[in-house]
Amino acid sequence: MNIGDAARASDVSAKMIRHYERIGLIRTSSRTQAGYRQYHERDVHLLRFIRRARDLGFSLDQIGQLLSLWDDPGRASADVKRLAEAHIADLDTRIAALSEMRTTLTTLAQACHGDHRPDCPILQGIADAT
Amino acid sequence: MNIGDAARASDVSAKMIRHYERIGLIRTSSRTQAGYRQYHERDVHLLRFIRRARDLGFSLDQIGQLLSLWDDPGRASADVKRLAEAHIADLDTRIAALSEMRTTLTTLAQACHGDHRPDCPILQGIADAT
DNA sequence: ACTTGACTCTCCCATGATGGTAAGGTTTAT
DNA sequence: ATAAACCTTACCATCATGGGAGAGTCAAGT
Repeated sequence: MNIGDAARASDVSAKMIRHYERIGLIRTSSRTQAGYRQYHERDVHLLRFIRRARDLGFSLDQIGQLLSLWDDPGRASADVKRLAEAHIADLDTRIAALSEMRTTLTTLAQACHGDHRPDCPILQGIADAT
Repeated sequence: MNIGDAARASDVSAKMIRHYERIGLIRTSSRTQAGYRQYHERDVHLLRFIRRARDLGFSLDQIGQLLSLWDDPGRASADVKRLAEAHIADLDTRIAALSEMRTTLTTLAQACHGDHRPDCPILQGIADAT
């Protein structure tokens, strides 16, 4: 399987597959004589894992750790759970930050009449925020 | 006022002030004979505006638009409101994406006993996600 | 006057994840 | 044989920010 097929099958772009290889997230694949990377079902499986972990917001660094655990038959599920919970906490932090922005901005926007007149509590609010 | 003072007063790093100047977000400041940038109260005011808009999650590009409106005495508040509401919609999208990740991951983590045993629904769930 | 420390200047590099493009080689199908 | 579709590497861009090097400047204390 060439990289394009692996990309289509895993929903990871060829560009990213090469990138993951270069940063050491995945092993270097075998090559044809012409230098084409060759992939197999298990590689696609791995790439799909990566893709889904990305969809869950894990960083490539965290995914690296997940992959070591995935590969390790003697892993403790507690280790995986710890990673996941740390990531949930991180998501919570980010959600809270965005929500706070949203709240503040919504309050400002509600106070703005939004017509042709120039006076606008949004700009005032940004300028004068405590 | 030198850049360091302006940075402290506005809570925008000197590094960023130079950057904002270079990308055209703020005007080039006057310089001393030695080439030191000189700032005044109104510059600090502007930088604080930028800082707060950043805190609300506006991109520098959006901030550029906000600044034009800020500077324009004949602006229509509707234009500002439109920008703000577009940004709120963007925040909503991002919050929803993160929340969905959080939900999925929490479900997986709850199913993981998190002990010394290797079997772990989190890794399974990532690998087998629909 | 001279040193010292704190400041400033520009320039280059790095982040994280991804995409684009260019210039060239390969494979496959017509 | 030729064209289409693919692959390769290498470089550049994004976005906002920080780090560091190497050199110049300024103010305060000796």
